[in-house]
Amino acid sequence: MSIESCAAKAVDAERVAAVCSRMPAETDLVGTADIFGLLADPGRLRLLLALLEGELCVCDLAVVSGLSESSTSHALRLLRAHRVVSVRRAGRMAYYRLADAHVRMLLDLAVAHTEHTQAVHPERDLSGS
Amino acid sequence: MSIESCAAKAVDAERVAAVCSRMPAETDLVGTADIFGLLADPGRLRLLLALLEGELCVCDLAVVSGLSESSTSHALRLLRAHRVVSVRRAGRMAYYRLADAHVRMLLDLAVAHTEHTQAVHPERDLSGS
DNA sequence: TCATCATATGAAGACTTCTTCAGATGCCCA
DNA sequence: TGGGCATCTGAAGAAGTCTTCATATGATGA
Repeated sequence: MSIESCAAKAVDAERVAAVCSRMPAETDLVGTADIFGLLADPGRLRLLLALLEGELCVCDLAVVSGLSESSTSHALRLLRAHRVVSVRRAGRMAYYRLADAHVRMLLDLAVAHTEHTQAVHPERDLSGS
Repeated sequence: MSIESCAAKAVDAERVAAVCSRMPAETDLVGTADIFGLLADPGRLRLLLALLEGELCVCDLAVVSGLSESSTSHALRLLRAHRVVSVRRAGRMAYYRLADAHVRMLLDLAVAHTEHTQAVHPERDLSGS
């Protein structure tokens, strides 16, 4: 959407125009949303967190993440397709590692925050304690 | 999953135990994945990016994000439920703003990276390398 | 008061996503 | 060469998500 048409029927036309002008291009936006989507599944998130410290083979990743080996493989395939992880094959084993510095940063940030967000947001829990 | 059972049938038992011991609790993990999930939709992402610079009313958010007003309202409802945004009501208008410093950081990081990741990630496809 | 406006909500349908099952591939070693 | 193992893959069903339409709420001003 162009800046002009953005501003057309806005309540605060000036701010709307400013915000529109800073809005990333559609392609970038969708790409970024995709990356967040990859991190939005607890299983995949566990896989990626496990890889923060170095490479692991598929069966170890399955154990660590609590996923079946098939699920693990599917998840890794998806992550590989998005170049978030890369593989090193050694015989019949496949060793995966994080391949995206961007994602690593997001993971680090997320971990740092889960560590002391607990005290700040104690209420997110559903089951009344 | 306990550290012991993690290590039980692992290929690299030591690393697996180490990784398991650092894995965040289920609750935190799911919470984090949820937050990433909120950022995983291009529409919601646009809404949140728009709010980076300050509050906006629903109709302006709809214009900026390219969503219908109904979609916008649904999305804001979801974000509100997760305490990612907060509302200020003035007459029949509702002004939303970012309410979560954690999410703001993730958004900043994402924006910073979309700005110059384009050249690094030309395209992605499904063929594993 | 009544019509209108900004926003909110519920329900329904189209579309994804995740997991599992069954089976395929390719490596290793006896 | 053949059996066993680690990994990969496709198909299918269940579950979830997003958008839209229709309608509701509550504020505003004629």
